[in-house]
Amino acid sequence: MSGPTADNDIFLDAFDGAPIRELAPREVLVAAGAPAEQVFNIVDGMLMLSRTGSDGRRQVLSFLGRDNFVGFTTTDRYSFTVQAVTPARVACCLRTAFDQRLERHPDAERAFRQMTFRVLEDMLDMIYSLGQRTALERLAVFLLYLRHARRLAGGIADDAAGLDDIALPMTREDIADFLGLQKETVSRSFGQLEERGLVRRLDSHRVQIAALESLRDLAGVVDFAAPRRLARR
Amino acid sequence: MSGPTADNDIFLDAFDGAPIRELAPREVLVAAGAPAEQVFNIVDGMLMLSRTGSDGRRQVLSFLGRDNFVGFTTTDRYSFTVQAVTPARVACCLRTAFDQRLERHPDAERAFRQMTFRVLEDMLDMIYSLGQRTALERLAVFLLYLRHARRLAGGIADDAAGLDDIALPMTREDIADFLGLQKETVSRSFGQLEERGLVRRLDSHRVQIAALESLRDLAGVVDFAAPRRLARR
DNA sequence: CGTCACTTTGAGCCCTCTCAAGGAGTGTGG
DNA sequence: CCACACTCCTTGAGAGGGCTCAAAGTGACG
Repeated sequence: MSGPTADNDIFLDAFDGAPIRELAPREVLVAAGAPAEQVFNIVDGMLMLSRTGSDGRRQVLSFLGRDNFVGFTTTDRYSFTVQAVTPARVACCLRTAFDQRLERHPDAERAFRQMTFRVLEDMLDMIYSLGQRTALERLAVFLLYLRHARRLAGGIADDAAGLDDIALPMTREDIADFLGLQKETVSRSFGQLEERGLVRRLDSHRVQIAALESLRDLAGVVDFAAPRRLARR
Repeated sequence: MSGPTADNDIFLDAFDGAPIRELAPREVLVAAGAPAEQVFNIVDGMLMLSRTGSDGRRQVLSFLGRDNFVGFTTTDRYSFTVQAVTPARVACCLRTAFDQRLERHPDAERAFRQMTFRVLEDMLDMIYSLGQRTALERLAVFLLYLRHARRLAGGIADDAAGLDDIALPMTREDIADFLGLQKETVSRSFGQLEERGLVRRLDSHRVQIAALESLRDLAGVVDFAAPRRLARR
């Protein structure tokens, strides 16, 4: 659970020479409830972090790509499940080894804290989405989020060709559980986005953004407007 | 945005002798978009952290009590609003001073990272709530969350007398915006909880938990069950 | 005692969910 | 190479939880 950034380099060498594990789609990397002994760095592919309730309801907490970290907890057991979405490779590192590394390198410690904070801020965005946005808006945000993620991963410019072709390696149900919707609603919302001319469905796992600005309008930028009610008296 | 813990002590002295600011209910401590120059420690009272979208929709991100920290960002401007719920007092510290403190004290740095991580984990719980739970369940979780917060703040035992009397200093709309509901739905859900005998409404800002275990059942403990679909082949 | 803000309750509607059927793509075996 | 099975996606119809609009109730304060 973490985000990729420029100063990742400080940790990346913690995974130098670390054993690489290969994962097939849907394969579980860490199971909720298992002892949290390792931390991981995604070398390639896409992983998915989720939490499942006792009645089977599942919330996908994030989709993670290259150079993201997973497996950190404050407790001694994982409280979430991590599994592969696409074929993936992850570097595995003992948690104790990683912790020691942070202790020895104050720079790394600080950079790691900063990274944790950025992830926290992403989670706040997600909370806003789940609490306030409609199905259509959530899907729009999701597409922009995938576009943004690819842009970051590739270090590409905002207007680079092909950037508006979005790959959706996960299933509709994965998307639904991420957005707090049902898979049918996700399907229908894709339909609506297409009807409105915002996207084109190339096939069920690829969409093309047809009207980026309109999609951004729909997603709605969270701005820094004043609170609705100011202090009185 | 942070949580109170035993090892807060490491930071608390960062606020020793710091100027104290008094806040009236609804008064704004930090406005979204303002330069992020200070960080705060809540000495007394309850604060509320929220984010408002361009169309006025507001998401309350958390309610914060004594010994919680607020005001941290990775950016140079606050991306959220913080305002008082009850009359409150906060200690104010320059962000640069706090950062320097962390740099000089590796122990503090580490403890702070741990704290950030715990907050992150709380946010993951919230994401599960907003994405998967019904209105009634969210309200049940909310009451248990308030009970838990008071228990932590007071260092009280789980069966201490009076612990089941929950104060609700915030408005119904604040609760609604926290839970991703409308204020009317919050009211009706309180009604349903009372009908079912789970709580008693003492007055509009106080409820008593009448059946703690049933309320916990309703809230539903997130367990570490296996994911719905395991890897095949 | 009137005003004002907040809460509660009611009625009707809409967005999303549920249940169900049909379609599309993929892999397997005949 | 085709038929079949299987999974996933789409679409439809109907139901329901939560939302919107509206009005009455409650408590605080001047």
